Amino acid sequence: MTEANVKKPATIQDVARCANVSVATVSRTLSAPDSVSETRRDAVLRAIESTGYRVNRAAQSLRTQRSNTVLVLLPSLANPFFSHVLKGIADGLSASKQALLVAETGQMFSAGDDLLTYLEDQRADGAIVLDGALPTASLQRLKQSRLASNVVFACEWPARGGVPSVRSANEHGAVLAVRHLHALGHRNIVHVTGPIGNVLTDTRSEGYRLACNELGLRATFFQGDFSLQGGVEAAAQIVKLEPRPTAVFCASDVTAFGLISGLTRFGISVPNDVSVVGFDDIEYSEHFVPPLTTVRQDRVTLGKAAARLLLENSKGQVLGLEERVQEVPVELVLRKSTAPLGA
Amino acid sequence: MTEANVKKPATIQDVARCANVSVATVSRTLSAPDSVSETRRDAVLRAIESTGYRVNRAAQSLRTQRSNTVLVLLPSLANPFFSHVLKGIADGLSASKQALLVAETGQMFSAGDDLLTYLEDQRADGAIVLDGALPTASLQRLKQSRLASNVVFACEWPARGGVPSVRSANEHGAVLAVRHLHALGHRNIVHVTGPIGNVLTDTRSEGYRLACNELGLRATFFQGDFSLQGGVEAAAQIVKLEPRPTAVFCASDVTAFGLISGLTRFGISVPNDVSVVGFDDIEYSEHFVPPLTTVRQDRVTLGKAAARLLLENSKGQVLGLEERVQEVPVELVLRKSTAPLGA
DNA sequence: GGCCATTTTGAAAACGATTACAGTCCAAGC
DNA sequence: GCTTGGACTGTAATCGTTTTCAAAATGGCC
Repeated sequence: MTEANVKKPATIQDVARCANVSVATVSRTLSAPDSVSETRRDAVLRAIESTGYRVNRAAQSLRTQRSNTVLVLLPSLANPFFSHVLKGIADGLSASKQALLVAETGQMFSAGDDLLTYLEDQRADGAIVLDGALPTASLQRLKQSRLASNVVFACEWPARGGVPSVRSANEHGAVLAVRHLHALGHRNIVHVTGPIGNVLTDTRSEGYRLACNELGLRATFFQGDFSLQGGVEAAAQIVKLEPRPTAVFCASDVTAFGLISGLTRFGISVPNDVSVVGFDDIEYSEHFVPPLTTVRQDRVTLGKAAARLLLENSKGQVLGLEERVQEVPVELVLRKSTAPLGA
Repeated sequence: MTEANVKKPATIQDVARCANVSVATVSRTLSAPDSVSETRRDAVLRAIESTGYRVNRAAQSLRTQRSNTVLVLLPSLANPFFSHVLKGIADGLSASKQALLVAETGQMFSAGDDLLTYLEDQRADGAIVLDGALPTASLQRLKQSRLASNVVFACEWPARGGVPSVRSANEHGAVLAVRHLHALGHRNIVHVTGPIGNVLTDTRSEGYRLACNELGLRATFFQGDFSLQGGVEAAAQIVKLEPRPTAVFCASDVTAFGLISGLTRFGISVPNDVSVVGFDDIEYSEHFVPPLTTVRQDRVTLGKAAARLLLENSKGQVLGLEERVQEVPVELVLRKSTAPLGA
């Protein structure tokens, strides 16, 4: 309030002096209070209070070789989908006092950094990666690094696999979607996929294919790219089909929006003429017109699970190269974009 | 690839040894290459390459007393509004090689931490706060801390002021909204506010009041809270008014959605019977039915500006207590929720 | 070749914590 | 009274950098 403000921050030395003990005692008071006699402990705590001491994290990290920080690497901070996962990660981490460092993959690479940079320079001791599309070189380096076990993928994952990851039950979600449409009486169900080579595209397509087999339906694919435009274009293709499909399963909600908007422009009504199911359940889906029936990914839970997996990995040291993959359940949310055939 | 993976990371000592120079030379090669002869520089660079050396950030921070890290404190990571600001901050920071540490205000306080904790323990050397509603005690401590100049508020700011901040031109935005409605012929324009005691509520209300004065209109307020529900309730009040207002300016887009939905339920059509203007321009507004006319805040730019202000503040040291406030322009986005009176 | 000014260099002292190790103290046991 | 053991303490080394300061190398010039 008077002088202390301009003076430099108190160090553990200052506290020791003030409490008439050694620095070791101060340190122990903080990290293992029970190993210190009550008398001194009180003195130390008082001294800490009066000096306004805060442990210097840089010094602490240097000495202990741990930063108590987790890096989250995501494709885009502006994408609400990832924000929710981030939120889950923050929740999952909060109990263990880990700080959260975030970086966008794009910026990181254009800065000449690498996934491992943050781990190698000890800024973080673990990382959660929400981007399956890392450069192969980067991935190679990761896999053969001793730090590999401190990295967990979430949502997406590298196509070649071999790394711990947490993901939604994409395949099962697709199955749920198709079964739902089938139960409504639909027999001509097509699928608008995501972009080629994407793991989410592949798993969801696979689920669609499986469900079609199971139900004795023909599987028909239209390539999309998770974008609105992709849906619009798919609509243009689909209206030309003869006979026209009565239901469409889209690999993302956004694509479903595009599709519906496209169909509407052709005078086709959803769900009266065609039923549509999406994937993700973003905020927007509930309020779309019509409200979208979709497969919900619980992004917060997914983030939490990723955080937990990371923490476990770094505790149970010798978990080894073994691939640890966790699936988070998805749920079909019924709204107004699907209806019984011919209703 | 073989052994190096299991060995502990290379230190500057290792590099020095490998290049047959002193550690000082290695350090200089990295921080001031020109001060080192070409011969040694090459040797050092080769050594760095071959050892896979990465500077240890903890040691560096300890020595230099800088962490090159900025803390962003926000009310909720899950809120897309803030994600966009965060994105802007990341952009604004990327050029200066600062890492980004994020924390939610709620979690932080429940962990017993404080805004200043991260700065005092040197985890970050600056902070951007997206939450105007910090506990007063916290704010007090901030203001009289020598670290005060390393903190910048963005979007919101403490009601008592006295701190650097970057914000949208809230007042002006409200004026734009009212003028637009007036230009369409509306003379009975009411305002659904945000929650009491919020700085955004106050500035937007003030803008509304000013514009009404300027145009010779009567100012009428309904209290909302930025939420959907608030809009719905306001609708119930407004339909009872006699004569019924022909236009409503809402302090947030979400409130506008609630209001429109409420009005519709009473058989009142937007924009045919009543024109509505929102504030924020969130993603959703463009796709609402009807697409919402609203005051757009450019969140990414706002974030960038905050980052820039913070960086400037920490450079131009003796900027002092002077309050630095920056306004980011807003823009009226015309869509379909407003129409000429009686059209 | 000798001298001086200018680069370049290296040795060593921080930075602020944690922790191995070796004491000190005191009560209990003989 | 002397040992022994256990509970606390303190000393000092260490983590990996940066940076000061002084020494060494270089080069220009006579």
